[in-house]
Amino acid sequence: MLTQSEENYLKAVYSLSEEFGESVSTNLLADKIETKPSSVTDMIKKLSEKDLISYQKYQGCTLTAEGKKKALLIIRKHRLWEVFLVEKLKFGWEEVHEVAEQLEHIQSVKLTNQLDDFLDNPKIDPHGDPIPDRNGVLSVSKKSVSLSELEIKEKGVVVGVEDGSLDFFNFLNRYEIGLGTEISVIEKFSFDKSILVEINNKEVSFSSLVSNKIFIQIQ
Amino acid sequence: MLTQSEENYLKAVYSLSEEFGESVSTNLLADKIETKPSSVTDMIKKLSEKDLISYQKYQGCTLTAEGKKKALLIIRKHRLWEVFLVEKLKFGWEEVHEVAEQLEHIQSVKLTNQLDDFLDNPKIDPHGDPIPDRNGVLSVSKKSVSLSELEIKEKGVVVGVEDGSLDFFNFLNRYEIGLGTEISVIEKFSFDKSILVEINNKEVSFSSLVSNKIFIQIQ
DNA sequence: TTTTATTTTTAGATTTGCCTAAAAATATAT
DNA sequence: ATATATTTTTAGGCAAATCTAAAAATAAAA
Repeated sequence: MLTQSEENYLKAVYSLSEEFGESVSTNLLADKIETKPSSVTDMIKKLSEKDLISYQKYQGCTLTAEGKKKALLIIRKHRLWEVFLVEKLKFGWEEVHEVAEQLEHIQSVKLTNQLDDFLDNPKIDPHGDPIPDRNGVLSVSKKSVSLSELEIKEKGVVVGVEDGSLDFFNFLNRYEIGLGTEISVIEKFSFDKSILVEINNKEVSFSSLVSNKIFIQIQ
Repeated sequence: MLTQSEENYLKAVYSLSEEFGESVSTNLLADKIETKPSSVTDMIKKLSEKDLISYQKYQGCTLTAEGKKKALLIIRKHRLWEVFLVEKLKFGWEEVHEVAEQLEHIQSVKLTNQLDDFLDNPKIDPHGDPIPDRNGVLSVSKKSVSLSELEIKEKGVVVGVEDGSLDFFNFLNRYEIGLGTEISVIEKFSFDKSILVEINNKEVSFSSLVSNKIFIQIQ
């Protein structure tokens, strides 16, 4: 069993090597974890003893397959809890991170998987980040963005929506929008933040209320 | 801010002094926490420094008002999470304790109170124990038991039900059972675990399925 | 009321995760 | 290529929470 601190290191190595490529330097990790480089060296040694990280002195570190899986299962918990907080407990998406940082360390496979089911197996979290499955596998690998963040002429496919209400569901149905629907941006109006898009060969204008809730993966 | 360990000590002192009266001995605590008496002495000193426990050498310890409130707020979280696990995530009531032991340490007042609302402000947990309010106050102070645990001729009032389904709600309505309804036990049949009771001057027989879900406080 | 047993505390060690300060390795600049 | 700067590691320490073993206080028994 891993300590919270060990789990945080695995998560940090994972996200830094996603962002900057394979090998993660000691200083970069120290920054991320908000600790001193010497502490990082200590922990890296410990995790490499446990075969979760591979490491050679002065050369930075990488996750092993085992370490990567562990990291992804923690990230899975983090993101599922974020969905729970936003969808069920009415938190704002910008205030969930801190609480999810705590909840991600709860140890119970059953809890995580039941929560997943309870939330209807969401594929992305409230920030548009994909949620790994129960084996720690990311099927959708790229981060998605809300429709409102797309620029003119960009296009992509719908990978999720934020709101779970019946009203919103009906709204989406009316325009025949579902997972996989292609959307391209024709125009953006700054005066009211509305956006003109093409969907299924039709031009439609959406308010920012709507465009903030539709998640897109750019192609 | 308290560490998890400190929180566990407060909780233990609270429940032991409920069970055995005011002053809690070092050995008793050591047993409860599953640690050595010497470790308990150390921690008691620390908590008494923080004015959460009052303590004189060799004389056992008690919670201060502040310590008691802290303990009750932890117990509140524990019991709310138990309700969540049983009602929403379909855990059995006998398997929730371990997970709730972890969840009770999550620090976020907003989380706790939103969870409380999300669960419709339950008054008892799946074991029949009362849930303290957001100020750490127990309005119902006694533990309740399921109807099936009452003996012949015992009587009490309904303080809660376990199942949240509409079906069960309708069933209760049919017999005019609600919070505060008086029930007295006339007969118990061991061959099918059914129970014959008097409610509103009528005799009714319930299966064990039902009697396990109705919580009673004996008078 | 002594003696014996039990409980509780103290003293000193250990582990985990962090720290500072100095040394060693690597990278950058003149 | 040598000097300088940066990064990383080592060495030694500290606080939290635990432990064992021994001492001190309290309780029970002869």
